[in-house]
Amino acid sequence: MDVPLKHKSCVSESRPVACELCDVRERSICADLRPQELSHVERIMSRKTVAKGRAIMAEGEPNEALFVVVTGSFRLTKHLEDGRRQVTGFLYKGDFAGLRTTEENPYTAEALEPSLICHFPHRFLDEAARVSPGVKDRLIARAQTEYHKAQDHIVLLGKKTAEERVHSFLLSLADSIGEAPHQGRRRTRLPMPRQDIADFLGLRLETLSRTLASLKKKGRIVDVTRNDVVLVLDDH
Amino acid sequence: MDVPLKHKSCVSESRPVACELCDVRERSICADLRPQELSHVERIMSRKTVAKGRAIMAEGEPNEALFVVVTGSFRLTKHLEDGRRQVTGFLYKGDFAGLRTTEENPYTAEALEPSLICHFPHRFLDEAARVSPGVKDRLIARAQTEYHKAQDHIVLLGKKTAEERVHSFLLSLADSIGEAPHQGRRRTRLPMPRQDIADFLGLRLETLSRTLASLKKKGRIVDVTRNDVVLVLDDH
DNA sequence: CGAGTATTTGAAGATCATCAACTGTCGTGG
DNA sequence: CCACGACAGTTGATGATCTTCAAATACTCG
Repeated sequence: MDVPLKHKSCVSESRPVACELCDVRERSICADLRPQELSHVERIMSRKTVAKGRAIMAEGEPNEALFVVVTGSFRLTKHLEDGRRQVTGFLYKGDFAGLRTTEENPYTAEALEPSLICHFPHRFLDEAARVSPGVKDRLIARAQTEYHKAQDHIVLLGKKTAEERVHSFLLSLADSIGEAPHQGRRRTRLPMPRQDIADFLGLRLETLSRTLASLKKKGRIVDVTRNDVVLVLDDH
Repeated sequence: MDVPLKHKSCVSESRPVACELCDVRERSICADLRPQELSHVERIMSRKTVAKGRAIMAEGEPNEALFVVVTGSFRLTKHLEDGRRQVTGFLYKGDFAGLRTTEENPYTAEALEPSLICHFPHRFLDEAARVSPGVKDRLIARAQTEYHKAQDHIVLLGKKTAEERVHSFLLSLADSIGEAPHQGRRRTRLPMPRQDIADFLGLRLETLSRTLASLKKKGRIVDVTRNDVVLVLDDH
């Protein structure tokens, strides 16, 4: 039902890339670069494939680069001392992580599926910013967007019921990676396992499962399988 | 329950200020400005007093300036369509809000007490950034800090129990505005009412009250009154 | 001092968590 | 090709935490 992949390891596959042709460029930090700037960026960045499960940033470790998701998806996690895990967010194509921090990454980023990223070492990024001042504004704007998404999630966790959380999550997932709406319905892939969704929504696995079943019974979900879901878009 | 938000002016009191003497400068965006840059900043910014309860930014409205808290404190709130309110954070001295956004503020910022802010119109800030490139880096760094704080709060809301939430909150409040630790204890002002704390921690007012009582009984709090609390610092 | 608001406390109930068993799915190897 | 094992997900029964509704008490300000 979906693409099986025989991926090799987390081998970096740096090869000439045409940013001009990149389909996440307008959604990313490269969006406002002019042609000659773009060619400069092409020289400093590299593309890498990331195997499912591999971490490109680990909580507590220093990070030396910013990366942009080209294809695939990632989960961001933080841990409490006793091991409890919270998924703080997901990254889909066009999203990024790894803006320069003090010393240590405050969270971990792991691939949910074989993915492709653009990799910008910070020291080169500084240089790029000198050439194209717009880059920093872009970074500020994107950092703000991430912050606002985090605030929305705070509202979800602080005020919404289990059913509202699950429904909100599915809708926003559909906005990120869903197919185009079709006859009041929308199919979306679920790149992450149930446990990750539960840990993101502050629910237990079992509660998530029951809530999905309940949403289906109520007709807000047409069907949900391990890897995808069809939502009913109520327009009111 | 609708609070009249029709207050536009917050009694601005623009007067000559000596940034040199500002006691939040090293914690704020002005930190890395050199003397001549500082004098430039002094010309573009203004200080304002803000009365208790007054909003300096309102959810859904455009914002035209960045502000830095000099004294006092603010609460940040977001609302769901049905009126449920989530407090997404608090601002204390040295914190800021109002980084340029797309069009509308995603949240509201209201003074918890009579406060003093520095006010930087965005158009002037752009100018300042041209003169002092470090300003943008500073903004990026601070935006990251806010994002990381938001992520910590997501962990709190997603994984912690009521007691852990309250205790974590009190400790971090103490770090922001508490007195110096003294004999394993630390007194902290509580500038916000119980309802704001509850709305921040994703708890009901009554649960917060009961949890505070429970923490006192367990000896982690020496005493708590309406306006302040004395914490026991356990150094396990 | 007294009205209005903030906070605390009590009792009952709902939501979500926990523990446990069961079902479905996928990949591997006989 | 089918069987098996491991893992992912679902479902059920019970219970704890937190919420809800209600009322009392404490505090603040005119």
